[in-house]
Amino acid sequence: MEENVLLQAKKEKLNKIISSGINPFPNDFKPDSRSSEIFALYGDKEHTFFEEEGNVSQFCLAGRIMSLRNFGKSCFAHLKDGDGKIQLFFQKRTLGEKYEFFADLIDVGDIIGVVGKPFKTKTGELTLNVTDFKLLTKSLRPLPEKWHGLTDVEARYRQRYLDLIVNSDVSETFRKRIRMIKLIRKFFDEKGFLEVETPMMHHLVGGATAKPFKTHHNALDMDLYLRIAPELHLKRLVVGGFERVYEINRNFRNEGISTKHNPEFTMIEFYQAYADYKDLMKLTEELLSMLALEICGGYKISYMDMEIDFTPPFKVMTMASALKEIGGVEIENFKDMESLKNMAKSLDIQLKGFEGAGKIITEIFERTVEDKLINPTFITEFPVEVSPLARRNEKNPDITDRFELYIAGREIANAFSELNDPIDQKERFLKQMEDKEKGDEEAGDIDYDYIRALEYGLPPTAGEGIGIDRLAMIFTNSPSIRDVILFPLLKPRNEGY
RNA sequence: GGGCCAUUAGCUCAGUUCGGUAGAGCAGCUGACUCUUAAUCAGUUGGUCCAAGGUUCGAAUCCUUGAUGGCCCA
Repeated sequence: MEENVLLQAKKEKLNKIISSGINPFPNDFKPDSRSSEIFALYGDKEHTFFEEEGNVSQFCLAGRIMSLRNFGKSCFAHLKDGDGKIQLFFQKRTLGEKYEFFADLIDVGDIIGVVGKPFKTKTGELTLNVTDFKLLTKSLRPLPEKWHGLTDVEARYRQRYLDLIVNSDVSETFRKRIRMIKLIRKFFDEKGFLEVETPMMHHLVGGATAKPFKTHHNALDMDLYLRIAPELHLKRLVVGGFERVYEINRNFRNEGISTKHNPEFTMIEFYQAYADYKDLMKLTEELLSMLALEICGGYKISYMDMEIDFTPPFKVMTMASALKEIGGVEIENFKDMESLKNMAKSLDIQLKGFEGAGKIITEIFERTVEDKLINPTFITEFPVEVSPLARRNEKNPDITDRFELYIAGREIANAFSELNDPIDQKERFLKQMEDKEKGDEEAGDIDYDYIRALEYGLPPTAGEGIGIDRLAMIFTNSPSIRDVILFPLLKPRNEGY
């Protein structure tokens, strides 16, 4: 980028600072407090409190100057530090010669350390009366406009650091996301789950239906895939005796980008031995209602123009009843391929030819029901064909003991009682291979080692995956997944940044 | 993949209808000012109008292609 006047002006100041013998980038200032602590101690105190000798102590803060209001011989500023903002008051009377240095060479955007005692201004704002200060980092670029901030979404995503500096709601959103993940960890830790890490690079595609990213290991001269799900490794751990495990980490899917899809996204997957999918419904209700309470302050929350109620228990519907009652789709015989294909056609669903009844039914469900499920709703009885790793229902072998949880018209979680019959599992893998040969790019590979693990014996187990980003969107009222991912994927600009 | 929209100063935006010297606010710079908080007042600097090509005496503006982003659909 070309040097502009604004950068030049700041560099001139930088040079003046250096030539006066001051290091513009020192690292020997240690703040002893944060603005939020000063507010906690003095926020509710009256003016008179500050006038009494000995009532207030001296504090040492560091942060970025966000605004300056200069009156010649005194100056107000706002300092933004780790979790808040506080006004600073600089006076020539107090600072003497150093005041000139401040007025001449310190700008909005600079990072400084300050020492001073709090007081309240005429307007009642808690303010630090600065008795000494030190420049800690000279900023060379101007911050975005103080009133409108940075609103250009592209710039906000590309320069998230700037977005975080100037848009306090953005910072708040990510703090909520971080807290949410912490609460999820605590929830599972307290239930005796072990947090584990499994490979991100797989030599087989499995654990979900999605197109993978391909990469290559040079020394082994071997193609690898970024994982689309950790499922098969986590269940291997259950075979190994880790009866309760979870992993919170990234999955990678080589598909389109939208307000609901980022190529890399964060999931929690967890597995519990001696539990079935119904146990996981209870656990999911407990988890999500707790999160609503902790993050949003209540079970009923607003998301965009929707009201969502997380009060347990959540609604439960079978896929067939949801199709009938919500989608208004009457399917008489779920095995009648002809009428299913006609139904799909009338809904403008494009079939590629390899789909069986189960896939078509699921497509019809996604088209007619999904976006109408606003309050948390468990949909059960998914077809076997779209559930290659789920346990068959004992009464109806065409469906599985599985649910997906929908909130705000989106799939948030997917869970099932695990298929632990190695013979059935092998047959399902073989069916996947057939689909792959017929052109299903999302079909997985046969994982013979996983079948071998099942042959040693996977205890009866239930497992679930929950999309962390989508959950964060709902709990932070964010319209796009990019608003809850710090650095969403963007194409690079020609300039390289 | 398709449709619509956007891209102008560091930032937020006018200007495009109907082609005729590139505009404002904030930020910056110079000066004034010791309780302001979008501080105020006076003056002032700053432009690859996303890129390339075309039409034209003349293009930020019209046309074509491309880039990036947004929204919607698939």
